Parts: sequence; C-alpha cells; structure tokens
Amino acid sequence: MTYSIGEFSKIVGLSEHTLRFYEKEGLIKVNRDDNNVRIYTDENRLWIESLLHLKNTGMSLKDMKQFAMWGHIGDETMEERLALLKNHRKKVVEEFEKLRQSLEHLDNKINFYENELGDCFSTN
Amino acid sequence: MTYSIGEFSKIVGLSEHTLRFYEKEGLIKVNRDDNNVRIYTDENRLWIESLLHLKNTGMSLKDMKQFAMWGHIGDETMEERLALLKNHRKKVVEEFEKLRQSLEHLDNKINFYENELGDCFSTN
DNA sequence: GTAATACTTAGAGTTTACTCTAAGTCAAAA
DNA sequence: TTTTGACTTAGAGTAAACTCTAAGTATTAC
Repeated sequence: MTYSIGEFSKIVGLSEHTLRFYEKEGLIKVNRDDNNVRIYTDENRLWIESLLHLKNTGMSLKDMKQFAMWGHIGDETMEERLALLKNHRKKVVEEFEKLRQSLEHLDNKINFYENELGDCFSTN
Repeated sequence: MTYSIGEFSKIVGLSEHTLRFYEKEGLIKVNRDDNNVRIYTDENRLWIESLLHLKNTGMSLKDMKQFAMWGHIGDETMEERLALLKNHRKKVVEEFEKLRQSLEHLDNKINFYENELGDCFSTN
C-alpha cells in the first residue's frame, strides 16, 4: 500500500505541514512519483510510529534527527544508535518514576479533598 | 523557619526570577517584612512543592494559576479544586500509560539492536 | 474544464514557560 | 563605606516545535 500526503496525514495523525517539516528536517525519507509527488509507504508509517514513540518519551527533535540520520546511513551506525537509545532510556526511566510519584501525590491530594468535603457527596 | 528569596531559591530549585514570576502570576502568595522584602515560610515551601508535582504531571501554568486562585479564596472553592484535580488526573493516567507503552517500545528497540550487534559486546 | 490536491521557497507567526536586562532605589552586613 | 542582596516596572529575548501564509505552478478526478 502507498499513500498520498493527505491520506498519510490522517493515518499517522500529523498535519501535512508537519510531515513536510519532518522531511525537511531529515526525520523521514519519502519517495516521489514522476510528478515529484510524495508516495508514503507502510515502511514510512512504521518509521513515523517509531519516531512518535521516541517523541512520546520526550526525545527532542534534535536527537530524533540524529537517530534518523544514522538510520539513513546504514548498518555501520548501529552502535551509535544503540548508545543513543540506551542513554535516552535512562532519562525516560527517571521521568517515568517522577511521573509515578507525582501521580501518587495527586491521588493523595484528591483523597484529602474528598475527605474534607465529607461523605455527603458520592465519589467516583 | 523563614527564608529570603535567595535561600528559598536554592531550597526549591527555582530561580529568583521564576519565583518572582510565579508570584506575579498569582501562583504563590508571599509575606513581606517592613522593608517590603519577601519572607518565605515552610508553608510556602510545601505549597511550591505541591505545585511542582502538578507541573510534573504536565499541568499548565494556566491551570495551576486557577488552582492557586481558588486556594487563596478559601474553603468554599474546594469542590472546584477537587473537580480540577480529578479532571487533570484522567489526563495524567492516560499520559502515564502512553509513556509506559513508549518505554516498552524503546526497550524492544534496544533489544533488537543488541541482538543485531550480536553477543560480541557485553551488554549492560 | 474546473475543483481538488499536490508541489515549491521563504519566511513570518504562535505558544508556553520562562529568563534576562535595564535602570534605579534601599537597607543591612563586613 | 562599600559590597551584597533585596526591591521595582516594563519590556525584550529565548527555545522548541510546530503552524501557517503567500504566491505561483502542475496534475488528476469528476
């Protein structure tokens, strides 16, 4: 399957602007047809979804760019990419733990408020 | 215990600029001495730490401001504050789950790279 | 044959949350 | 007495990651 930028935009949930921006920034490589029109493939979809996972974990565009560059070069950059991922993982684990703690704090706060307000309201 | 802005800045890990900015935005109320100098208390510290937890969970300044305003008004705004917290909690739980999934994805990626690179390198 | 969709470059605008500068005043500590 | 640390207003600057506009061209679908 291949997709136009309009179709692809809906599939991956990124605007056409953003897709062109990501391409310009070197985050994706996209094939073109005879008329220079972008042809997105399922491979592109997997790649973008992978990037979005990295983005979800708070990776900066700068790092994603570096990762993509290395990916485009080929197998000889695997160690670099692995090092980048491992290094990033450390930060994500910390962030995850911090979020867990803050969520706990939030739950405590909510419990406190519910107790203060008494049992005159049903809680959900 | 009370603290000057300089001391307090170090304790809570926010710059003096940011502390003044937060005060101007209505996120904190700070007492002053006879010379108009800010006097931070342990109560201020607890409040800031609480705000930082909310910030950690991705709450916007706008929402923190609203929360703080209601807090300054008093007990009659408890329901509003509880509603805000509960509503925010929903988003945080979603975000947390997304982060968990993306971390899992990252781990899979790392495993993949480690397998590809073979067992010639010790992994940690 | 016209509307929809795509393409280009180049640069401007947006949002959030700070972060800093300037320019001047004031009070306490060494 | 001079350095240090505090204060004020008002506004400018920064960074990231988009997001959009303009202005013009080209191709495809109905």
